[in-house]
Amino acid sequence: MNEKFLKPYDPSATEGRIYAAWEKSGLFNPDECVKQGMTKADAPAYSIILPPPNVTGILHVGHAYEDSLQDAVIRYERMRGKRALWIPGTDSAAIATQSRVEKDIQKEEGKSRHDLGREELVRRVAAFAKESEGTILSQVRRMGASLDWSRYAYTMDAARNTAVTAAFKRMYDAGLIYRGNRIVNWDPKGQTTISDDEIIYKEEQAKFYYLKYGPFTIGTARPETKFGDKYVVMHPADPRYAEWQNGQKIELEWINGPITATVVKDESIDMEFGTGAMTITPWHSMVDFDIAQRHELDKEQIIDEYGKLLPIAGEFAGMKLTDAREKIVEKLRMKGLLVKEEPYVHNVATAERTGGTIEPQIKLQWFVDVTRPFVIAHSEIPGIESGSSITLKMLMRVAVEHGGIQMPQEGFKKTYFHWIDNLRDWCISRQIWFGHRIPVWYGGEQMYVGTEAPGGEGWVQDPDVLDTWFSSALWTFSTLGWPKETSDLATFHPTAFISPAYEILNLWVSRMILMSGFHLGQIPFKTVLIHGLVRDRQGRKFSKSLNNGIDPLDMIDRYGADALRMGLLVGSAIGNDISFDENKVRGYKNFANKLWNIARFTLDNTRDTDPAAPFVPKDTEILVAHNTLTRDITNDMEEFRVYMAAEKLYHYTWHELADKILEQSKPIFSGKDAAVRTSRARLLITLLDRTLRLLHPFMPFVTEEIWQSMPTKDATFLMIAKWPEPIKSLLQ
RNA sequence: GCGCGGUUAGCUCAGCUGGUAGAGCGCUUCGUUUACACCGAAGAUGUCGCAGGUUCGAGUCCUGCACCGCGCACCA
Repeated sequence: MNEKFLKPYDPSATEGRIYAAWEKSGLFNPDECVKQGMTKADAPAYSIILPPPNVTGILHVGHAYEDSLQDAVIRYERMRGKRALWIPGTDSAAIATQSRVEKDIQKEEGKSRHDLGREELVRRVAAFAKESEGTILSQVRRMGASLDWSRYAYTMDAARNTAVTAAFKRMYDAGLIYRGNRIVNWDPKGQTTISDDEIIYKEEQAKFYYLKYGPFTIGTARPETKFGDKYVVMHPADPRYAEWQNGQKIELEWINGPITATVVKDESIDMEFGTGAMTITPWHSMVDFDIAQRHELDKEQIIDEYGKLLPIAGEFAGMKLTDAREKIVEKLRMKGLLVKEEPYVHNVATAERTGGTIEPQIKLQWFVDVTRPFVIAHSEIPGIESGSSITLKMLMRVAVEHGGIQMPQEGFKKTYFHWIDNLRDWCISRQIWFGHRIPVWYGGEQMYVGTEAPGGEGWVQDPDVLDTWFSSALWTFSTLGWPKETSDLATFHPTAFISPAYEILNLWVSRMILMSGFHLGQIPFKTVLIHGLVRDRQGRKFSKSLNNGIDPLDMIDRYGADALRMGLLVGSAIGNDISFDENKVRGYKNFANKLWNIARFTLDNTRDTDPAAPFVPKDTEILVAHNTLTRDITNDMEEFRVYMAAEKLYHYTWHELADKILEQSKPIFSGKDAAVRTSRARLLITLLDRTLRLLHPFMPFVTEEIWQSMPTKDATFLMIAKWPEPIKSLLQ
């Protein structure tokens, strides 16, 4: 027996060495498995993508959970003999990365991005990204993730840029990307547009003001935006305002003097709220913008891009909004226009990344049109015929509705549909510099959309870059070589499943469905398994402010990656929040050592085992029970009940194999009956062999390390050994 | 306001298609015997949120309610 078994299992002395050996073997790559004869060339393909972590980020416990789950499944499928591919990658996370670097430069050099200029800033951001790329990748490796590194992709690399520009051009040509003046979420702090999903609403105590507006009393929470309000809107069925006609003009005294206002009747007004009458500020409010569009009203800008008042505000021009409010209210009071004020709680929209307060603005932006019909030339999506006319919105709905994409959790399916149904056009342009630049060039009155700059003089490229989710949305196929028609693409798309946190369902998952549907006529993945947030044992989110952060690497250092993986998987039913408890991880470290000692005992007592020794009835019974376990585990894995499989294996290994079978073996081995002894020796080695295989997807390191000492070893690595089939001769 | 999820042992959670309640940690007592003290044996602890209903039988299905969490909408 190898002397290493005389000491307790030491993950830190083992894991790095094992991972390096796996990586060196090239067997994470299914093509290599085929080449080495471990996998049949015509075996079914099974692929998943690693949700690309932020290139400048570090591994957090949510990643650790997803990595554990996906690695367990891909290792299982690989052992089942499939051509199993797990594609690694990282995300440039444009806004987050650029603002991080900008902040550093500001702090260290006192310079803004404008001092550096576009080219220099982009160079520095890219350099920073490249530099920190290795950190996250080494952390993913430490989890034991069996990713095919030869297919590594980065959302900003050349191949992905080709995919992004091709996607943009195709959608533009199909009329699904357009440029227009629309109201967008403007972040004055970040100086960019953001999407609805990047907004965080914060509750705020404020005041609600009732103002005299000619013959009306209007309610507002934002008197500082009211300078240009020249339309007063009410519900057409409101009896209080029955005497007023749509389009009627009235003269009234307003903040900075007399104005002419127009009465507008619109059904979107809530008669119950405030006085049932309001004035509108179309340039700075989504709802008001919609009303203005419907009635073709004038729109006027009040607030500039830095959150300051424009000259229309008269004496208040140039003031910041936050400073202006009280002063304006004071003036209204002086003029007798303030009827009353009351306390009020409302939600303020803030930018997720910068924390800046969102001020909606009308801007010339690029959009993906989700409601415009197009003809889908080729479709493999259930419920969508090739050649039929459809909108992107319908496509996203049908792909899930007709079961093309399985979302086993009904609750999330409803949330998804609800979101789809309320979807607006997707604003894809961002006013930052780091990202995929919009592939559009302007030359005087002309506009050119293409994958490369047009020939000739005088063309200027659009300064904006694309929303980072635009490139992420292509991920399932851009990583496989699209737009080229590669064999990878034909073999490995659609992918098998994705397991995102529910917060990313709309942001990413739905957009992958959109892009894959439009560009390939395929679904991006067959199943969506949504998981919850990882919480601490008090049920709190992990966050910096609570200082309850768990560093997965710290857990690995102390307990080993196998223990961390088990701690995250066991008890985490799909879809529920995941509770993280360090005690659990410690328990599974002990389990790894238990397995280690099972191996020690078994190897020590089975040195001269006759591999053909007949089994006595008692041992046959034990093998039958193990068959049942194997079937259970296999079924659980097929149904994505990874947490069940892991727990059952734990229970069997410790409380059956170790506590009962090994204990009962002690008197047998010291007994006189040779037939019983040889049967038992063969039994133990058989059980250990099969149990190691079953446990490998969950605890790859310790099982692999033991495997290397197994007399039954029939593959260079347990990683590519065969998943056990029930022993047929034992089945009744 | 609409919707989703949760409520099971002291703590954190499992319990798939309904059949006499489970795991880990913690707790109590005992134990160094061919592996493991990162261990073993034995044990205690639950009207499965509340109230009804369906059923021979419900933690599991249905209805209502309560509390907790989350999402969406409103936010003039």
